[in-house]
Amino acid sequence: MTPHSLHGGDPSMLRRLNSAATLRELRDGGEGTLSELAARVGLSRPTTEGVLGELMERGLVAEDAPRPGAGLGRPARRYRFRARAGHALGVDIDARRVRVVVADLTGAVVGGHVAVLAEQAPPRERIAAVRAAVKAGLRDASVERRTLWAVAAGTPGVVAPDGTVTSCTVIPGWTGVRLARELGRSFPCPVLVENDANLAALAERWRGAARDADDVVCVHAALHTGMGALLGGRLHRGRWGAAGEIGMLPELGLRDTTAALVPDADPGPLFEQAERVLADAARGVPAARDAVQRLAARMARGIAAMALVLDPEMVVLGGPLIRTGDALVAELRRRVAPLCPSPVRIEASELGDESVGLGAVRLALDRIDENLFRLDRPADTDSSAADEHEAAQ
Amino acid sequence: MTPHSLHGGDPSMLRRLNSAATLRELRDGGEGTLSELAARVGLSRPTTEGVLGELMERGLVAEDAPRPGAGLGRPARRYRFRARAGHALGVDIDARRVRVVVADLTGAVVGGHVAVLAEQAPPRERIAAVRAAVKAGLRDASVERRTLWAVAAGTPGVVAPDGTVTSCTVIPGWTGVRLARELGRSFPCPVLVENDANLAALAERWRGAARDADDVVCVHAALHTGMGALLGGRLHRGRWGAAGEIGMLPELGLRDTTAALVPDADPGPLFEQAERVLADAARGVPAARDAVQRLAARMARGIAAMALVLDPEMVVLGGPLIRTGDALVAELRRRVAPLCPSPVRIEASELGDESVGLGAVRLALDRIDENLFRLDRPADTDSSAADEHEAAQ
DNA sequence: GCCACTTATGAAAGACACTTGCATAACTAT
DNA sequence: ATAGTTATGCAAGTGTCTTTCATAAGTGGC
Repeated sequence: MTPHSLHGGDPSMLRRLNSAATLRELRDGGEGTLSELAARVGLSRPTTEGVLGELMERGLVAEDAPRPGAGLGRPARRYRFRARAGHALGVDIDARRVRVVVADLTGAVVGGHVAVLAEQAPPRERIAAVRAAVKAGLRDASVERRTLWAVAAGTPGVVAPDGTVTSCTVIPGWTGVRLARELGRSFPCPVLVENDANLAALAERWRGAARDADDVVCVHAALHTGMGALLGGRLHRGRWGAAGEIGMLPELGLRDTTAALVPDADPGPLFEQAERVLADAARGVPAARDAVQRLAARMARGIAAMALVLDPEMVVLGGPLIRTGDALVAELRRRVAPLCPSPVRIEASELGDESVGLGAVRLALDRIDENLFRLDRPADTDSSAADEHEAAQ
Repeated sequence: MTPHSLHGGDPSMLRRLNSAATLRELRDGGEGTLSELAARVGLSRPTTEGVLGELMERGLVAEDAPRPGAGLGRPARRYRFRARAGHALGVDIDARRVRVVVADLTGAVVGGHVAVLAEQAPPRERIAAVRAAVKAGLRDASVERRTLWAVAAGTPGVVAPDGTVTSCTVIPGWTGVRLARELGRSFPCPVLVENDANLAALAERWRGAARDADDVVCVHAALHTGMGALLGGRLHRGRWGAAGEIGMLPELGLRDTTAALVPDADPGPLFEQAERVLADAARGVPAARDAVQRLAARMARGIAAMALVLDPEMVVLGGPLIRTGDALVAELRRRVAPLCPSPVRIEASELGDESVGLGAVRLALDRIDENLFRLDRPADTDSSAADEHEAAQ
């Protein structure tokens, strides 16, 4: 890694820079006429014209039909970002389902698929299910595989930088699976793997309860409670990808949250029992309400510890155990506040069980942006050459 | 704040870019001849020549005498970064002393001063002491005030983004002091204020035990234990500048660390008594060793909580209570490891009580770099115009 | 002390990108 | 149909970078 990436540049670097600026403006600021775009980007009209010509050749920009009658004078040609030039694919893998989300380059969801599978399914079967779900998702979205520019997958557990699941307690046999490498074979583009709580955090900041917050902690309450942190708007992974594994410290009450809700569980599937307790609590069943109270008391300390360490703008509660308006959220709010000197907003997820899949899409889009707006060499919009396997970042 | 700072650029932006790259290479990679520099930066020789001419006009680069006899052929002109073109000043304010560190633009310390003052000194007196110490430090370094390009000050307590001390328990009357504004009047350049533990973290990564680590937590053990975190190489402050105030949560054992060491304290100054206990423990006095053990047991949980939340590359222990090789460090290492699933390096500070002052210098230098290498407008090397008051970031 | 060799310098020519300015094209309104 | 308005296309001019070549200033051998 070079200590300073700013090497000298030819005149052609100027073009790359202006090209990137124009493309970004067109994507984020919406379509427009040549003169409008020139003004918005801060370039002259002839330059903008040249840049747009290049971008059209690369297939990233398309020309719309002019609109006669839109005003005085000669109608202007209109240009727009070709959102369907490429696609991002997000996968959410957990113990019981596989969810695939397909989005275009602006992040608009264009299709997807959900597949259910047995909690006890071995890794080989689970990965096969992912491949099948991807196929179904692509068909649903009418997207060809070769237009995929990046893929990201979320999984419970600790994910190493190379995309290996270092440890995972909730999916049998999942520890040690080289997920990025396994999935990489199926795609002609980079494949990223990331912890599910981290992806949920990305999603909540993108389109959920934490829109535009810079420092966000997302608590993903499920069988095992994980945490994802966005600090300064960027995902914090930690040295070993293990950031947020605060569930390990017993004092902080985030371990085995589901089990805590159902202390005297039947041998059957734990999760359904936990959901039943939450439903009972909502209906006012005293025993169930007590159980929720106990859980809130335990979790509050863990959340407070995180809030004290990070001083985030807000904490988003997500995962299967949280439902909007649930008593658990109110209870946590009440118990965490007195433990923290600075005010922390605590909100329930707005995305429900789509958060991880959406977060995966966001991560894939970030990877695409990295390539699309890089300045050191002309970005390739041709994914066929790539055969990368990598974890996030 | 603009959503995307990349606006279009003239040809002149290319020059600014290459100018910045050359300056950076000259500073970080050391002096060299014209051709060497051209090769290092990746530019042609004539371009490099032009850029160096500009940089010399701005006073940032100087020409050395050629060295005859250094090799075959015509001796090349040599260029070097003018480290003394400007200076950074760091201030470390705590309950009992004021420390001033003066450094040149490469970060080399060129002078400083330490002043002692009463713990009970009121804010007005303390700020006067800072001004006097600055004066003495500048004289010691033979640096004129107008060559200061940035100043940073560290203080215990929570510091708001505008440089106000929001809360501070260890310096009487310090809460509410608008430190950045007060100090700003004395300097013709930006004045930043930052929490002392945060600055210690910066220093340890710069020149201390955490060199080149990207994710570092620095525990500053003093009357009140604070924490500074560098995540992804950047300071993490939190929404209210309160990140790391984990001492608030009693379970985590980082509150009133000094008091814990001296449970049955005399009414006199607490700090000396704590230091005596540590010295006794080093000499093997049983009661003192027990006290250290108790303290270690308490702190270990707080440190483990931070390690679990952040998964840092390493934890650096600093502050007056830590001395290199002290039993406290070994004891903490032994107790934290079993609580953390991923291995965490725990090291004692290499900088001792200079860490905060050095960190302040680093912060000031970062502020200088921001201005020196900005691309949207030609950087001003003339500080006389500025009258900024600001907090860090 | 002179000559060949080596390396740096300085100036000129060419390429690339951006800007300004003007004549022309296309559409609306009267 | 004509005037007014806005967009377009082309040309001229400027700034920056690169390549190339003749020249300057040293070293080492004879």
